[in-house]
Amino acid sequence: MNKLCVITGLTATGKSKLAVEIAKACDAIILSVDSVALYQELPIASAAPTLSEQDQVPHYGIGIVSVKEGMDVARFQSYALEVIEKALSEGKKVVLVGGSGLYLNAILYDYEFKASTNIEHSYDQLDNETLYNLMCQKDPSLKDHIHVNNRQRLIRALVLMDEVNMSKSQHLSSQKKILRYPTKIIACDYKDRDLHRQKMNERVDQMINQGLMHEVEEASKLVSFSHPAMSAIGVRQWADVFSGSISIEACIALIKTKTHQFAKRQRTWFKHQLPCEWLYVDEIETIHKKKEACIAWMNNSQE
RNA sequence: GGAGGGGUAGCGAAGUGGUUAAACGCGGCUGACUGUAACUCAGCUCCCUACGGGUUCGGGGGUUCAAAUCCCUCCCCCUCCA
Repeated sequence: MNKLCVITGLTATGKSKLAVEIAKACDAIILSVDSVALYQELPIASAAPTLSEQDQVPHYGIGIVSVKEGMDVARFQSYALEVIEKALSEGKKVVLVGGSGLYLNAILYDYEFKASTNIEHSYDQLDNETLYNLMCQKDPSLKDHIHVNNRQRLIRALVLMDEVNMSKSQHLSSQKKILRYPTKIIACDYKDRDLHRQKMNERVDQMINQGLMHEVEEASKLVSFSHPAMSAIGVRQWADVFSGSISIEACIALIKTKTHQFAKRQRTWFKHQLPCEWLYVDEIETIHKKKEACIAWMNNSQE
């Protein structure tokens, strides 16, 4: 039975803990799908599972690369699929945990990333207007899809089309967008948003106490703050502290705000991008019910 | 007690007689998202029975066809001198 169970949802909703409980109950391994926890140097910033949690169940996807190396969806996708295939072939079950939306989609669905040709391009030289027109010219259907101001996506779309030598819509149409495995997806959120906000704030304070500043300082010795891996929340914000332009207090407040905003983006993603069953973790009774239902589903070899 | 400066939407901050329901930034809300994704980007944000209407710029009063903008008065805050 190639069934997968996914525990996803907003940040600071207790995903890891829930995943460990479920995994233990059905002899599964855990695959973390977290675009920051995968960095060796950022366990605090990413609120990676504790060692004791990792002792209870075999974990994958955590601390698998250095910030120096960097990571991207395509690479993580192939890593993840390998882990899943191996586990399933050994008769293990797999519980995926994490809140990185795009990474999850790439694993769950048949997203296909062509080998990057790393071709040279001079798009960096062009202004947004020009990039946008160029993109529309190559693929008119992208007109309302990528906004002129979204320079990052504009360039990526253009580079992609150069690489695969076809329009982006042609490239996407080859994918069926169906789940690779039978999957139960649970998304965690709080019904009471104020309470959730409070939880997020508490967790940031906790990270500070655990030595977040030192962790980031060490990481920044390896790569600059402009490096992709350093754009994580709780990391990038320290750049201004180290350069002396903002206080530590201001930085902490900023990290909290960024965390709230991230949670909002996650909610939007899971609401529209994945077929999730929502679990409101402040409704205690339902947590148990959902957990049991999930375990039962995983352990049922029928279906 | 004396001399100045100031009170503008959730916050910061423009505006100093009409084109102002009030720039801009932040926050908040909603949304997009296929190789940076904890990224990047978009829309909305005084109230309502909302292609129209109602109330705003510390309080009250006044001048004016017309005021956040001018005058009077009261309240509060800050700086300096006593």
